[in-house]
Amino acid sequence: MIDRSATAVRPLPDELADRIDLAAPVFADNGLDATRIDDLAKATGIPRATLYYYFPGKEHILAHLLSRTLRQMTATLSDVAAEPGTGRERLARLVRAHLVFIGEHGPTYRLLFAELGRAASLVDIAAGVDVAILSPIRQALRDGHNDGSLHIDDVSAAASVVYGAVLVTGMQHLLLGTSGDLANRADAISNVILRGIGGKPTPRQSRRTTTGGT
Amino acid sequence: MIDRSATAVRPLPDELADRIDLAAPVFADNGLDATRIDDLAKATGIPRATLYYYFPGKEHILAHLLSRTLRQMTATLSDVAAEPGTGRERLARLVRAHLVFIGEHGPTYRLLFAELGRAASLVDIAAGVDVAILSPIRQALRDGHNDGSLHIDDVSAAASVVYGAVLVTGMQHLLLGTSGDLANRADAISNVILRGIGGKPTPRQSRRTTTGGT
DNA sequence: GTGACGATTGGACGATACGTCTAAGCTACG
DNA sequence: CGTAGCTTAGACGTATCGTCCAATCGTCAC
Repeated sequence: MIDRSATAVRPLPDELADRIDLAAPVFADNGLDATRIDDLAKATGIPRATLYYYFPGKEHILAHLLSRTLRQMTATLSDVAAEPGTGRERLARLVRAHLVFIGEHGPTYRLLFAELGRAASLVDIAAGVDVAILSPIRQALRDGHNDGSLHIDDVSAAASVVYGAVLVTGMQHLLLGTSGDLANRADAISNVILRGIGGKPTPRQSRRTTTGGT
Repeated sequence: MIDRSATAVRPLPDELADRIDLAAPVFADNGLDATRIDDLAKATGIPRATLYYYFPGKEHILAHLLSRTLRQMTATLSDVAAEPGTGRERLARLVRAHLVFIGEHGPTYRLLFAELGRAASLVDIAAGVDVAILSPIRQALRDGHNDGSLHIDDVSAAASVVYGAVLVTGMQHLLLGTSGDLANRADAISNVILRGIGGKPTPRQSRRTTTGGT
C-alpha cells in the first residue's frame, strides 16, 4: 500500500536526522493521534513544509523514530548477547539488559507498543521486534542447550516465555509504575524462568523473595 | 483529565448497548484513529447525533467496548480458575483458556493492546487487565504453592512470566500469523513454565516436543 | 559571472472530520 | 393534554491535514 522505505522517501540529510529525534518526546507524550505536525515542527525546529518535503506524513516520522529505537535496541542486545559466557549466563544478561533498556527508553518503548498496530503497517516493526529481541534470545537458548547450561525442548516456546516475562514486567513498570528498579526484577524473573514453577522443590531451598505484589 | 466513567456519561439503554457492539469490528479493522464517527454510525445503525448524545467522543465508545471485552475475559478466566483441581492444573487451564480467548477475540484483543496506551488514559484498562488476567493467575499460583503442586518463590514474578508467555504467544499469532492452533501452543508453554529451562535435566527425560519454530 | 537546479520555507488553499448546537418530532407519564 | 426527556437530521464553526506555489538561497558547471 505504502512504500516500504523505513525512514523517508528522500534521503534525510544528517542535520535533519539529528533534529528529527526531538520529535520523539512529543510523540511519547501525546501519542501518534494527538501529535500535530505543527508540534513536531516547533519541537524539532524543522519547518512544516520541510517535514512534508521529506516525510509523507507524521506516521512516517514516527515510523522513522521507532525503527531507529529498534535498531538501537538491536545493537544493545546483540552486544550483550555477544559477550562470552554460557548460554545461560548470556540469557540472564539479555533479560537484564532488556529491562534496563526499557527503563531508559521508557516513553519510546511504550510508544513502540502502543502504536505498533499502526506503525507496523508502514514498516515491518513487528518483524524488527523479532530480530531485535527474540532472535538473540533464541540464540542464547540454543547455545545454552548445546553447552549444557540450559535445557530446552521447544526453542520458540521458551523464547516466548523469556520475552513475555520481560515485556510484561517492563510494561507493568511503564504503565502502572510498579515497584522501584526494573533491573532488580531481572533476577527474580530469571529465577522463575530457569527453575520453573513445577512442584519439585529446587536444589536451593525456597529463598523467599518479595512474595507480595501489586 | 477526562472523567473516569468507564462506559458513558448517560446510562446507555439496553437496545443501544447491543447495537454499539457492532462498532467493535470497525475499530478493529481501522484502529481508533482511522475510524470515523460516521463509520460507527453506519455500522451500528445509531445516528451520529445519538452517539454524541451518549458518548463524549469516539474514544469513549472504544473504551466502552474494550472494557466490555475485558469484563468478558474476566468472567471467562475466573470461571476457568474456579474449576476444581490443583493450582497447577488450574494454571494450565488458565493458560489454555486465555490462548483460546485470544484466538476467538483476535481483533478485539489486538485492539485492546494497540490502543491501550490511548484508552488507558480514559479508563483504567491497565488496571482491568490486571484484574482480569493477572489476578486469577496469581491466585492459581498461590493455591498451587499451598497445595504443593507448584513451587513459587515470587508470586508476582511468576505471574509475569506466565502472563508474558501467553501474551507474546498470542501476539505472535495475531500479528505475525504464526503456526496453526493457539491451543496447541498451550502445552508447550505450560511445559516451559513448569519445568523451567535450567540445566538440571528434568525428572522425565527430555521428551522432545516441537523443537522447530518460526 | 551567470544560469540552472535542487533544497528550503512561508503561506495560502481545499478537504475532511470533529464536536456543538438547534429545532423538530416522538414517547411516556401524570 | 401538557410537560419532560429521548431521538435525530442537519447546519455550523474549528482544527488539522496534506497539497501547492512562489520566493529565496546555495552550489555547481560552464
